[in-house]
Amino acid sequence: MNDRPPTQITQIRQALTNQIDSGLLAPGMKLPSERELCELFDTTRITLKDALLALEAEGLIYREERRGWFVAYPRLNYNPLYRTYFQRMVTLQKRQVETKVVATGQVVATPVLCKDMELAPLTRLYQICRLRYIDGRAVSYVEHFLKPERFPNILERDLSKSLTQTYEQFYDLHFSRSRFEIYPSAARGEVAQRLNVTAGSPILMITRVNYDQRGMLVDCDHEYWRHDAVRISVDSQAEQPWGNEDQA
Amino acid sequence: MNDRPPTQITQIRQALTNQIDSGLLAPGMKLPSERELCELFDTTRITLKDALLALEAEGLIYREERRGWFVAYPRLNYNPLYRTYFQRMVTLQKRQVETKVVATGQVVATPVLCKDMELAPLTRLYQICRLRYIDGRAVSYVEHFLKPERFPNILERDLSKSLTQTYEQFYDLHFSRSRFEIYPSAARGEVAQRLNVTAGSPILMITRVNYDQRGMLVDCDHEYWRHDAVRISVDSQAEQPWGNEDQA
DNA sequence: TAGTGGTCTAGACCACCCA
DNA sequence: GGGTGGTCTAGACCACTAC
Repeated sequence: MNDRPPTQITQIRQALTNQIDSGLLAPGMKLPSERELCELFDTTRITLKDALLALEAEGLIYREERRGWFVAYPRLNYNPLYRTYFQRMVTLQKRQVETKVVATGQVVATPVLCKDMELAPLTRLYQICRLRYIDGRAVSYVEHFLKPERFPNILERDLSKSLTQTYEQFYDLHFSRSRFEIYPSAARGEVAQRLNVTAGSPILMITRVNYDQRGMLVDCDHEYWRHDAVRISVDSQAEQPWGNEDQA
Repeated sequence: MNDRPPTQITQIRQALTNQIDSGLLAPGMKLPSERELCELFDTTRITLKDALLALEAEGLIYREERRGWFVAYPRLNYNPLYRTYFQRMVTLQKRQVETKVVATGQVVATPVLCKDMELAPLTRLYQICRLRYIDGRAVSYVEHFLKPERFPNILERDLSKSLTQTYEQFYDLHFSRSRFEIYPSAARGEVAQRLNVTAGSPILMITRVNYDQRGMLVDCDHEYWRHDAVRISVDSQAEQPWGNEDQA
């Protein structure tokens, strides 16, 4: 059933997919400009763009605002239960990682935060906004929300280093439990700018709430990931960072 | 910085977002046709469509092929570690659930399946394809791949019922462990048709591998979710279906 | 059969990036 | 300053849905 002749969009998608799969177009390489591709496939920019958008949705290509289209990198495997040592996790996959602090300060918790963190209305929180780069590309924008009483003077520390490590070293804090939620959404405003994507681009949203060794809720993260940069990977039987399994 | 006047796309998006947030446009309601909206916002279909696509990416609206645009329903909360009793999980959230068997048969494992399921090349597997409906809407297309030796004659059973229950009842099988991966992708071919979405629409892909009470790998699922229909929700300390926590 | 979205044409101007 | 993608115009035909 439904054996229509392939649309132009499909044909263009196929052609580019083949080039990428064959390795002729390697990760990070820039595609020809939209206008050149139009000529190549003898079509208009609108049609061509529909094809590029479909490939973007699949995660095969990505764009940088007004710079062009590029072949996507392999996804990073990410287990959100291991907030611990994010940087080590990346390094183990032989990828380069960098963290930049974008902003820090105090905010009044939003209603959503109050609910997620079980706070009284109008509670103040520390906020730390960071940008994560993998292989030189901004792949996730992260907002951390911390209970201030648990982290005195933390905003004066070097926050470009591992937060987990800072927690352990200066606040005697080890995670005992995490819960997280994941859902697809779209980039808007600041997130879009920071990740260098067009407003409305698909992103993967991860929110996480963390508890310390006494079971106290200590902080919450909002992570905005480029949708093509990550693969969530969880094993119910994997060794947990807080060691409820034997060490190998 | 960057205080451009809002684009038409942004304005249309805002206007529709407000209508939806205020509840004037309720879940399931059909939007006016694209041509009507064009007149309403005094613009062309291309521009209007860009705005609708952005809202679709956010998960606020969805479309059905050539039927129109609709206001999205709340997301289903889904914990992939609880493959157990999917139907009960949905019912607990006061949503209607239905499962339809689309196809069954035997297939030769693809290379990807061989790797995920640790199979020798060219191994045969049972395949069960099902479609899941929530509140009457097709929200996920699921392919189950079963090791045949573990499930004799299962294809002759009623597969529209809970697979978990069938496993327990007829094959003395209880899950002891699951691992899963999640990543955003795009719908193509059969998946797009089954879920009634345009080829290239964003979807959320979940693959899961399951082990029985003896730790043996028994089956694997490929789940294709409408990206706006689901929110993944995992708690490292939650009670597991196989009971490594006290029962409440 | 009327109306819908899906696809497609052939242009245009603009903001921004880079050399 | 030349090239890029982002936005936008004003149409058209077609396949499919709902009636």
